[in-house]
Amino acid sequence: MAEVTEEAIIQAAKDVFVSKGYAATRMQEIADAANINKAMLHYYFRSKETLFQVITIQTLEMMLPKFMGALDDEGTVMEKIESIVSTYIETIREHPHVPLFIITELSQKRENFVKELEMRAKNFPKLRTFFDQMREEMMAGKIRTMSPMHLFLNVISLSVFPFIVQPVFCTIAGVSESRYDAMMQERADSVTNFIKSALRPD
Amino acid sequence: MAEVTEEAIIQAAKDVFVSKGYAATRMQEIADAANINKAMLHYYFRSKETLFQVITIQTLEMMLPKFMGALDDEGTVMEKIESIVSTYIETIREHPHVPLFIITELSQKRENFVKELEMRAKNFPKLRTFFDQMREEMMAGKIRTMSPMHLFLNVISLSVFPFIVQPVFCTIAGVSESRYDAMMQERADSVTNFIKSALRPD
DNA sequence: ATCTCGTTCAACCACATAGTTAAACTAAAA
DNA sequence: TTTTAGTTTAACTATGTGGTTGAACGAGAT
Repeated sequence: MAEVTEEAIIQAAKDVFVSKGYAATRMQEIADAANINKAMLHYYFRSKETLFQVITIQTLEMMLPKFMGALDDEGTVMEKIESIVSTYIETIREHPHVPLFIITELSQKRENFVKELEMRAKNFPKLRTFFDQMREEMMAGKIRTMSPMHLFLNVISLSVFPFIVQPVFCTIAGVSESRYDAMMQERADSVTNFIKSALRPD
Repeated sequence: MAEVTEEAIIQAAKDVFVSKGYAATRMQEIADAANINKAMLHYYFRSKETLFQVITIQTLEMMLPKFMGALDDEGTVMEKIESIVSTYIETIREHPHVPLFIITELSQKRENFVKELEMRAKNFPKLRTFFDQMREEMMAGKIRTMSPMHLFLNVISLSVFPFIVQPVFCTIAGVSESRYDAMMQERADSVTNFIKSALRPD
């Protein structure tokens, strides 16, 4: 029964922490979601902090390799961008709450969280290489010239932000969630084409 | 002394609520920031909820007109986009925590917050008009053809997301905050050019 | 059968936090 | 000067929440 219980706790904790953030999460709510007694949480994980840390690590271990791995692919700048866009959008569609979770906890500067993220991101060496490759292709006239940093930020913004802003967008623009979901299915293609078009040399 | 105190409370509450969110905010912290006794908060504003509501309303009243007003401007699609991009980026640079605040509180579905936002966004009629204008210019071959909804989402994503993701980006990519700020100064131009280029007909 | 040890639970504790109160203070009106 | 109404405070209460405890349970070993 032990591993089953532990797994139930972790799953429940992940759901609650990731969708509500550390501060708004109540241990009782996790216990309820896992169908166990609140004392069990403290038996398996000593405190809210340690449980949060476990969820933090698991979440980062699950997402970061996908996010950072997309840069490793061989190919032209545009091929790499295509790979980034589709990887990010696919991954986030499977775990739609994670980006906002990461951003929020990092903005709050939660000590543990910052540490765990820094440890796993050790200055992101592939990014430099990618920027160099961009500059090469720009010099060679294969793609339009622009700041590599802005270009990278554009790729990420176009891929990630729509998932974060969904509730705001649906509320303000009066779009139903299912309609929005449908849009997100076309999103990867739409973004790729948009960037391709933006990078055409004139 | 009364109005001064009230104003000090509101200012302090805005700082704390907007940067930490409802759940992570302590009344004591607001009191400290306003240099007053905690009981004063309850004298001027009956409860945490009502104080939060006041801050919510003031924040929305300050931001929404700018955000929605940018769509009213006369001109071509590309001129309107330029106006949206520069307005959004300027406004957010002045209040960098507000977008994440709005997104977080709305994702938490805080009853009051959702209500106040819905009330002020009553289906955003200018958006339809803007979409129609896009379709016209696309048919006329003035700009590349694409989904108006995706295009609008692109404009917003490129303008807003960089401010939200700053802490993550600086941590992962090892960029200093001042370097990032410098980037944000060029951001409006960079985004406008990027979109212009993407919308060139082929 | 009973002993043992990991697991589970209800009841409990300690403390943080939202909210209250009654008294003291202040300044302006009578 | 006294009164009055608004303002401010320290001390208090009530409740929520993270965390603890000791007893009970159950399955596998002796």
